[in-house]
Amino acid sequence: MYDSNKNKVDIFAVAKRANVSISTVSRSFNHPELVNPATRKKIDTAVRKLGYIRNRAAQTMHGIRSGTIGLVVPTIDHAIFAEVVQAFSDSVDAHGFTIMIASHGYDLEREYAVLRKFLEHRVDGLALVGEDHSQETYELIERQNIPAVTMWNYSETSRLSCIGADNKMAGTLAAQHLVGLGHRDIGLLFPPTKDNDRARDRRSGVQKILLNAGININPDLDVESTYSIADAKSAALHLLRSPHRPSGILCGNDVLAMGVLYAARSCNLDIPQDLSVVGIGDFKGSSEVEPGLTTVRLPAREIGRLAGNHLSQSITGDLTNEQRVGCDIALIERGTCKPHFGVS
Amino acid sequence: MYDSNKNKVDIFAVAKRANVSISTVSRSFNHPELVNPATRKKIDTAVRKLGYIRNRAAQTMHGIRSGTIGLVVPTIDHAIFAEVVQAFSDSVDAHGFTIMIASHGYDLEREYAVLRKFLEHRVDGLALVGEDHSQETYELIERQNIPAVTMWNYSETSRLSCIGADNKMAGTLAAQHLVGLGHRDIGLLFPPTKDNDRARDRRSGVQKILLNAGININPDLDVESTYSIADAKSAALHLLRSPHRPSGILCGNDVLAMGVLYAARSCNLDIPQDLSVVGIGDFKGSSEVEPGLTTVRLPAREIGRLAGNHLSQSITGDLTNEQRVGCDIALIERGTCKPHFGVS
DNA sequence: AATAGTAATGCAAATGTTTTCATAAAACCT
DNA sequence: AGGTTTTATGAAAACATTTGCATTACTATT
Repeated sequence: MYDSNKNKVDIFAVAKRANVSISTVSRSFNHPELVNPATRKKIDTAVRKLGYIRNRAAQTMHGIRSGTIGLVVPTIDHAIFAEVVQAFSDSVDAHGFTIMIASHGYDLEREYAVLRKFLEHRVDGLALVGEDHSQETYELIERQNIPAVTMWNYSETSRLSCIGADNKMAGTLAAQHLVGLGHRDIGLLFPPTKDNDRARDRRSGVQKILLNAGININPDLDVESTYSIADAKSAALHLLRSPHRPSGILCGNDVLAMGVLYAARSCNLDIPQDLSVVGIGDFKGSSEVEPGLTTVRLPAREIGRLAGNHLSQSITGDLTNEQRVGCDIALIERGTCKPHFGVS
Repeated sequence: MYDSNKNKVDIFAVAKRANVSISTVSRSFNHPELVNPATRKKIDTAVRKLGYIRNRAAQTMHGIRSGTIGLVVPTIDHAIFAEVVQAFSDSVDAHGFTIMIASHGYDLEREYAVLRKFLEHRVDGLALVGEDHSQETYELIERQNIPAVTMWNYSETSRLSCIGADNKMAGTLAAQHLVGLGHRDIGLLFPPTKDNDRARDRRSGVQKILLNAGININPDLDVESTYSIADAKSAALHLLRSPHRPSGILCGNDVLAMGVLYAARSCNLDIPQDLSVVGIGDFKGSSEVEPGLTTVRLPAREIGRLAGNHLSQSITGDLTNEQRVGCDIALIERGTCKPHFGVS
């Protein structure tokens, strides 16, 4: 039915059908003002009839931008990143870019490999998460002359442009809140901090505050869990069944905190009566859970959006110098904490 | 420091530095067995020194595959899709493909536009969600000769290869369970069904069962909500405060069900004592929430993985004919339902 | 009516690869 | 030692575009 004719439909086919040269066809796409409206119409008709679709690979070979952006995240299916990815995607979409995405599962070797693949495709820009990357990765990126941003973490000394929040401060705020309420028996539920600067920074913020307050962390109450709610729940169960149950738990992020909430529920502990919980992140659902989760809000959508804009504009040349953008964070008090004046 | 020399580093640069012709360089990448090991070594060294990265755009122009796959989903940041996307990504990654991703926000016009963009990039394959697509979209896809799969929904009459679950059956199972437990005052919480065949099918499965059981749905108890937990909670609140509160609620998916759980909690209703709830999906967290959510399990990861494999193999030619794969679904009884023998 | 200027179009080179074909050098055979 | 096969390499065409330059055909200006 379609005039695909089983033959390749390239710019020649269009030119032939419209009775013009390929130059004219090309021009009518790229500089329509230079071609006669009547001719343009003929070309349009031919394009439609043939179902012609321009070949970006051929364009890219002329130094024309590929129109793609490479995005690498640790994982896609964690609440943590899905939101950033969505916002980032919406933002670069609006600038006409197409995203290439990949996840590395917290393996920095894979991250390097993925970045190389992106570069083979001649992406116009690169976005990664956090500051923990291999030396090779940094060198690879710096050697290309395309813009790159990191998302999620803000640091004054970042090696690349960064758009994110101060994760150490997030940890600080969370800990300050709990300590300020009088808690001294505090449990910690954090993810592995290897190759994860965000988690490491949060933890260090927490530790600073606890140290200052003269609280030392009981190793039994310092447990680790991956960013999975199932894992977090079982780790929390361990914590709650400990002979010396803490009065409050600080969590590396909201998913972990949800695990604690569910674990408490299954132990018939009332929150916040029997246990206070603080998360970090303020993910979707954190305000809806009952009681609402007290957490430190990190503006995921804003970070994704700003990063997307920054990168797009760096590519199109509307923005030349790199940047470090720190997004505001704040403790959101909801219902999972209460003052504690028990024995110390 | 690097010998980038400010000049473009292409295959010529490598050839020059290694004192061979570009043919040899190209060959040493594509058919290493045809070039002298010593020469290969020289080339390798040159490549490393120059930081050369092959240009896939140029390769693509020779009819060589671009090595990319286009993936369009309604949204990325819903639990519903994040899991499928992750599994799909892992699966095609293993075959060496790179993913181009975009979301259309349930706007089928945007979907079409996105697909066109993908085709300009000469993706080797296409993956979409569900069967609701514009006529234009179907025609566009069929006109190209690249494989395409749809994920999430299974249907015997799908126009493209599909890998998914029978969503109508999912609705049926959910409704059967609740009806089987004796519930007759049943509330429905579903997303808008326009341009969303999955939701429509589930709903139709539910309706069939209710009709058969002689239960007609009170319009007041039939509410709509987007796939957002906040929305779902407030819609559920409306339902629970209705003068004639239902004894059970059937939800279009687990996110919605979570909203109901939280809403019930905030109304001090005990689940399952005062209210039974059934979800669809069995997302992450559904088994951890307290009480565990009774739901119909749809194997998201399996669907993503199978779809990725199917598409990769269709591209590489290891699989020629299209397929329709239906994944098993099953009702998972957990803690949110109890028998109901109240007045009818 | 001749000239200058402008609008519209085509020709051909260029882009970074891969691959076919040709050639040179080396190894093998008698 | 001459011919034959094998191994290794290079030259050039091909891929689908864009664009600088050249050409043609108008339109406006004197």
